[in-house]
Amino acid sequence: MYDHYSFEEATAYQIELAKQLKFQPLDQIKTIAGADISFDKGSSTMYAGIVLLSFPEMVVQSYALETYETTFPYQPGYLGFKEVPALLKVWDLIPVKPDVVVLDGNGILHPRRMGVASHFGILTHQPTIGCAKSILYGNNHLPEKSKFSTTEIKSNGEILGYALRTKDNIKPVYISAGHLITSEQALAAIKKCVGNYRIPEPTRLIHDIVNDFRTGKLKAGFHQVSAPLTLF
DNA sequence: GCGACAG
DNA sequence: ATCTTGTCGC
Repeated sequence: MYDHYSFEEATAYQIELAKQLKFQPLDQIKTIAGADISFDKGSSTMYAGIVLLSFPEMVVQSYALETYETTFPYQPGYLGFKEVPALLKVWDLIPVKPDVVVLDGNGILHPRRMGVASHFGILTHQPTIGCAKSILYGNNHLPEKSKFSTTEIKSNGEILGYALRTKDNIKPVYISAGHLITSEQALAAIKKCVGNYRIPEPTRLIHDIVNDFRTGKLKAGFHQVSAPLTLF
């Protein structure tokens, strides 16, 4: 879908999409989702997935898996062009959409406020949050070493996101609003998603799931989870 | 101009 | 992102 875009066109497209961003309070979260992609190095086949969890219990309720072909290369600042098309295909498989989706990457913590989470949010008209494992943009001021310490990540004085320490003495994750949620709510919601790992549950779980999908242990389609998931 | 640079 | 063993630390 974006395979023929040049980076120049992609940049112009991001600037247009960014004009549609909205940051309004999300009144109540009952279900939250994690979205991610997996693929073999050098392959054009993307293994995409979205997992739905109850909030704040963090119990897996269902997940959807689908493959997608793309030749768009990874380029810092343009991750959405590589991953969003595949995620849209999986999104269509979900019968009842979650209240908010957490993506592996940034939201507005991006040079043009159009990280993968914002990109996906605009195209689906869904509340989204970006949760990245490393910094892409903004001043990287590290928080204190203790769990739940945070620092604001700014660019030209504007707060675009936060560095959040999810475990003592472990490097932080970077949280930012994607679309239809406030930065403060995005951070608060992610804090409630933190389990016993550095990566918050939504993205941690879907990362494992799409990996099992890629290696053939799971199949494409929408899957309801009745009994507690013991696969991990 | 140089370096940095989500997944 | 993915490929990979051991190893240091809580």
